[in-house]
Amino acid sequence: MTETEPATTEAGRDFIRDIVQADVEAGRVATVVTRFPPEPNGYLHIGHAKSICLNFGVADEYRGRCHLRFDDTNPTKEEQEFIDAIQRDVHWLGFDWGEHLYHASDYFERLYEWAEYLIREGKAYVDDTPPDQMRSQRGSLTEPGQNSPDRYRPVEENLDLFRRMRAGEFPNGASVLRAKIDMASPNMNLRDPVLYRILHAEHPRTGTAWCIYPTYDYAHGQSDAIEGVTHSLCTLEFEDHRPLYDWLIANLPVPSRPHQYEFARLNIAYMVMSKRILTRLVTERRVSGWDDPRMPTLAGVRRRGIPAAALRDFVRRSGVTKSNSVSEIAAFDHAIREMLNRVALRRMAVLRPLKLVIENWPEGHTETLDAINNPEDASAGSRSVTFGREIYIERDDFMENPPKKFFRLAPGREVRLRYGYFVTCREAVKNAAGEVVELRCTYDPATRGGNAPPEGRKVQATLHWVAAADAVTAEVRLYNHLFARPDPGADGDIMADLNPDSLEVVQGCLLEPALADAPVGEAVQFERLGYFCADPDSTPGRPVFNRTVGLRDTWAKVQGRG
RNA sequence: UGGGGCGUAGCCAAGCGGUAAGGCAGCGGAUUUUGAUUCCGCCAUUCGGAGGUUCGAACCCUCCCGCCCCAGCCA
Repeated sequence: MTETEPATTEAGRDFIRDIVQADVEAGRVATVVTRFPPEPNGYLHIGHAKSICLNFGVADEYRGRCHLRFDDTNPTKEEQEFIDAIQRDVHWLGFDWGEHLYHASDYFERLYEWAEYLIREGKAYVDDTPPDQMRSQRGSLTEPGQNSPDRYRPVEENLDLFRRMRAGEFPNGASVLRAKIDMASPNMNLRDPVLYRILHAEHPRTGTAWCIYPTYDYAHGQSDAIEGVTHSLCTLEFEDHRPLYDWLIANLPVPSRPHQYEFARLNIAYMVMSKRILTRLVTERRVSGWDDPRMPTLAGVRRRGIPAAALRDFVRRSGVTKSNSVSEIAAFDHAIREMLNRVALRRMAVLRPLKLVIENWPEGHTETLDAINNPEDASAGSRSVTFGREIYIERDDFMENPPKKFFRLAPGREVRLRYGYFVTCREAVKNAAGEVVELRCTYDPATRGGNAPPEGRKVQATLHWVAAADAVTAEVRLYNHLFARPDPGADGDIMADLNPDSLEVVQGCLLEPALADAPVGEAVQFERLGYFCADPDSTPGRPVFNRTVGLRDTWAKVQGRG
């Protein structure tokens, strides 16, 4: 499918854009520069899509640029696999950083020099207080902290110690470099925050060149300044860090003055978006991988057949504010259906086949009929489908004793086989167990193509179907979004509270031949069944399809009411 | 009970002193060879609450209430 509009035309207005606009109009910034700064410790998920759309979107709209920067300051959690996956996923979402791919680790040397600068300025010191003691010295939310004895260490000694930290003379945890700010600050982040810690770990990019690593707080703002970032957009939980961000920028000889602005994260009701839990799902093999179609990861969403444009549209409609909010899954599903309805080709498929034999159809005879590819898009054209004596319809589309509001096939009732003929059910054949295994029907030759006969006879339902003559057998996987129960169990184990029915595998589905080699990941509509896409697990002659999203189902609603 | 934020319909969200946009959901109805789509209509006398200022307040002031974040050598 093609995306009809570039990402840049999909923006709305929000307070971030108002700030940027004002800065541009007042001449405070010449070129708008933003950055998307993921830590490569997992795959990107729907929540990240908001930050990506915001950062790249704002940069595009103001003809500036957006950098992709890996915030790789903690080698104990980061992996090359994630670095590669993140780039793939940002591209898939429709954004491009051009030449501007950076890593916080690119700046380790400069950050180190600036740390020495702070020491020489008397604004940072090496502290070898044990972690638990440092914690108690930090005070509490209501009590001020205590100065560490090391706070008064002379500059030369700090410099010597810091250099020896870098040289690898000390084990993990032996000491840290702290900013000398204010242990009595009501803002915990200003109580002499840690700038560097000792981590004897191999870094995906710098290998073993370093054994001390900057913390997020120390690395982030300075990386922004190095890259000339003008608007550093992050989530609400960093609001408290802004004074520290500003303190470092003000006290270091950095080349530019970036500003941090915060917005609320994107949440979807009951959707599991915690990186910790997603990581567990993968490592404990509760899902097939980071790209399992149930996962809220961009890789999972993509494999599910959800178009990037639909995700972008959902994010745009959700808005950008500072208030914590939780969107409903229905809003996401709506954006997906709206997009797919416009572009997805229609195909016929039967998930749970029920044989239908047309008794007055000549034995061995078949006909080729014309079926429209997409009623929403005439340019999609049409295709040929085969019609014959033996047809398969959806088992759910027949009821021996239909309730009041059931419009589909029943004994003695006439329905339309879409693009085929009107058929009337004459008899339901049962097996020994009393199950309906075959329907004996008759057709009306005057209804070819599914058109009403000359006298204008109406039918209550139109069914999808597949001809026995050329049906392709397939496996169809019905995925649901993975979500957590609204009422978590008392044991507090989130894993036990995930919906267990998020995947149902249906074997023996029948598809029209045009679906035999459908492109992987591109959603098509199986008429009333919803949108589906071929999975990478497909093999020649044995397609595997994932359900992307179902259609709105008013019949299910009627049934729900009894 | 220290500090930082946020409260507009079931959900998301405009609004920035002149009398409550829009989307999702829901509910009616029309069209329909997908019970889909599309279309049309309905859906906040009121903006967390109470006072105050003003001719006029969701917007300004005061107090109160509720929710979120912060005590990692995570980000």
